[in-house]
Amino acid sequence: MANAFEVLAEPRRRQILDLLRGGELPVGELVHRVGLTQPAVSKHLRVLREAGLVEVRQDAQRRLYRLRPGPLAEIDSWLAPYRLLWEQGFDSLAQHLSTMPDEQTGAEQ
Amino acid sequence: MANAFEVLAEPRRRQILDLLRGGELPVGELVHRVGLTQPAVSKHLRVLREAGLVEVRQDAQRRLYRLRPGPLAEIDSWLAPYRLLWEQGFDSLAQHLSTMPDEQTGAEQ
DNA sequence: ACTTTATATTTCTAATTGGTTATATAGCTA
DNA sequence: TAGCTATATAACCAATTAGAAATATAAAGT
Repeated sequence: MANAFEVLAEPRRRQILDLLRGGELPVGELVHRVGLTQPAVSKHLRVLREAGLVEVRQDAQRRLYRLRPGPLAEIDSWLAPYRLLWEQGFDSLAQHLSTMPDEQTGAEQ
Repeated sequence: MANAFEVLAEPRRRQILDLLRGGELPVGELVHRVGLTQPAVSKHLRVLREAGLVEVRQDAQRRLYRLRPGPLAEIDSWLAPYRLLWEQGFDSLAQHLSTMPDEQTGAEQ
């Protein structure tokens, strides 16, 4: 339903993913670390789950959430052509230089 | 006001940036290509401008918009630690293998 | 069975947002 | 100056959303 871009627009969801980079965590622990109410965290987890960014595993009453970085590749690949630009120091001013004869390829800033 | 993540959550704004990768364009041209009304496009352009993702230049009555990829670096750097994960074929199942002795480093899928 | 623990879901609300229509602004042209 | 062109802004609306509080579910412990 939601793609990775929309999901990551929410800072708390990025925070949750960051926390899960360290390994799987139960909901309660996430609640404690992000400082939201439990329902709020569960809601974010559902969004993350539906986007395929996390996975759950049950352990008694607890649910252990685990990171699934796969869908982030979509963002990465959208970003790819832009990465070239800023890596070359390409930004605003530099852009119209590309249409010039070509003497020095030196980056401006 | 808005960071790059929030700005990119909107597909039309990503589309506008994609169009500007080909060089600067006047608003009218963007309106034509994205198929929204002019005010809608101007609104998106304002958001992009305020996020530092585009820049305007005036040419008579027209405003030429130009890409400024710089702020996308924020996203790229947030993404960096995750990129390692999926590039290694790391996803869900593979994650708990990291805590194992270490024999074969072969990717699963 | 009852209680506690852990989590999900429901309901509600306030705020935000993408879009439209209408209007303003400003440069150009006749 | 009047009118046209290009764009921005304002006013408004419907839909979405993050969060809180309340409730449901379910597994464990007693």
